[in-house]
Amino acid sequence: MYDELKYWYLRDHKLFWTLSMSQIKQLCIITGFKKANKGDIIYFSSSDLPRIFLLKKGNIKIVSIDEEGNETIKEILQKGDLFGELSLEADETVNEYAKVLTEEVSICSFLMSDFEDLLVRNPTLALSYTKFVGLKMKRFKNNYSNLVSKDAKTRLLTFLKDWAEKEGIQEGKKYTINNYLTQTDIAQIICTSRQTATLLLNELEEKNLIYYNRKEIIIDDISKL
Amino acid sequence: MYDELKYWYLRDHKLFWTLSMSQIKQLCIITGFKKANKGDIIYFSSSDLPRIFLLKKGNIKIVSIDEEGNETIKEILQKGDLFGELSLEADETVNEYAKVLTEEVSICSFLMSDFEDLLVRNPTLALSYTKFVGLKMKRFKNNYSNLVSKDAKTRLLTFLKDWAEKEGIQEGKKYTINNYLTQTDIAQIICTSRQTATLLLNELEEKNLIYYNRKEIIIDDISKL
DNA sequence: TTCCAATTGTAAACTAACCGACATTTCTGT
DNA sequence: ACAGAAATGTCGGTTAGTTTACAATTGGAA
Repeated sequence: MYDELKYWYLRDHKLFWTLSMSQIKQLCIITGFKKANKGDIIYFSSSDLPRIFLLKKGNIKIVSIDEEGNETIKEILQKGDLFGELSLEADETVNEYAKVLTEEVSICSFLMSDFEDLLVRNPTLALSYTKFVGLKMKRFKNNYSNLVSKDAKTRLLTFLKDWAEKEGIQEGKKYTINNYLTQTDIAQIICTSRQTATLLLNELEEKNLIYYNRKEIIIDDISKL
Repeated sequence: MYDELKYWYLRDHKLFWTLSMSQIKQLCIITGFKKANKGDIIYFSSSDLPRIFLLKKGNIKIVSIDEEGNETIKEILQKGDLFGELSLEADETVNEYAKVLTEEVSICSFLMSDFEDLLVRNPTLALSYTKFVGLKMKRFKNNYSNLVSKDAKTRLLTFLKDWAEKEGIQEGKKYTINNYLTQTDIAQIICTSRQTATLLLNELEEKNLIYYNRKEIIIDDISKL
């Protein structure tokens, strides 16, 4: 791949705006790049050398498995999101991987150690990155609170609203979401069983609050959710 | 307070080991310091100027309240822990406060903006701090997974083991924990009702796995938990 | 020492959500 | 076009945990 292309892949991420071209090139020299298709699995916690990944196109889910084989969806990522060992500490104990949800995704990556060098040389970037990690933590805290104090129905509504606002195409109060998730995925995200998720989605559809199919979800009036 | 004392308050925290004396003094100039007693509440999300706090002595719990008045215990902190707007972004939406659990606590604090300046000038510190925030995030992720896939009993056992290893006095396989939590606190930490927590604790006591009272918790053999 | 408030103990009714089981629909690859 | 797989729909039985309600105990302040 041409260096110029690599450069732009990082350059258009907010986090890297403060960097000069030469600094980005420094990171780019060792940048990896790959394309993957729906269903592909990308392991990163146990990869040879720890890396930071940047999702350039498409959507993936981050899944973790514990000792007993329980799968939890940790995050759904969109274009522009970073993933991998974001805490900058290689950790063998976490068993996480990414699974591709959309037809075509492109991902670039760089070595954690190189990224660390860059951070040490660019305090402003380091600060931005810290804020970025902090924001991610806040989202987790928020999820946690929801899980503790809200029932499955509320969690589904919250999820749908967030999803619509993040990725949906808006026309007034109407939102159209490109639905790349199965009901099993949605169930795992809101931490309930597949059956309960199906039930709740159908309930919302009966009340004409949403229109659901495998390709898209339409929310007629988001304020009524 | 004498500058020298202020200096040592920060100096003995791991995070600040890389700093020179003059750098710490720079932060110390604007350092606040306070003592508080059991039951006191320390607000920080809505404080005039955003601050980072350092718990020097004692234990506190970080509690958040949502719109409906649901209380969630986010964290229990011990000596040496940082709290406040750790993500370095003032956020009006979160409604968190700290409540003092032990008899006497001492807390020092510094302005977020000053800390930010220090981070920009000390890339190595910035990197350490990022890793620190990352570690905190990992703990939250882990809590979240436990809540999703483990039942109340398992969560209680996990909590007790963690607590013992973190703060208990060890004698072989036996651990003695100074118990500054009520059963209501423990219930909120493991996300269950007070009644369920009581039931489970008594069950553990009946099986002679733990000895529980208001002052201390003794675990005879941690490997049997 | 006494009283009050906080904490702990206990039990029964209730419920949200899980789980297993199976039918139906839709998609995908050959 | 067809077969098999994946996803969705639906239904009770089961259960972990909540909720309500009240009693008993403990600790601290006056």
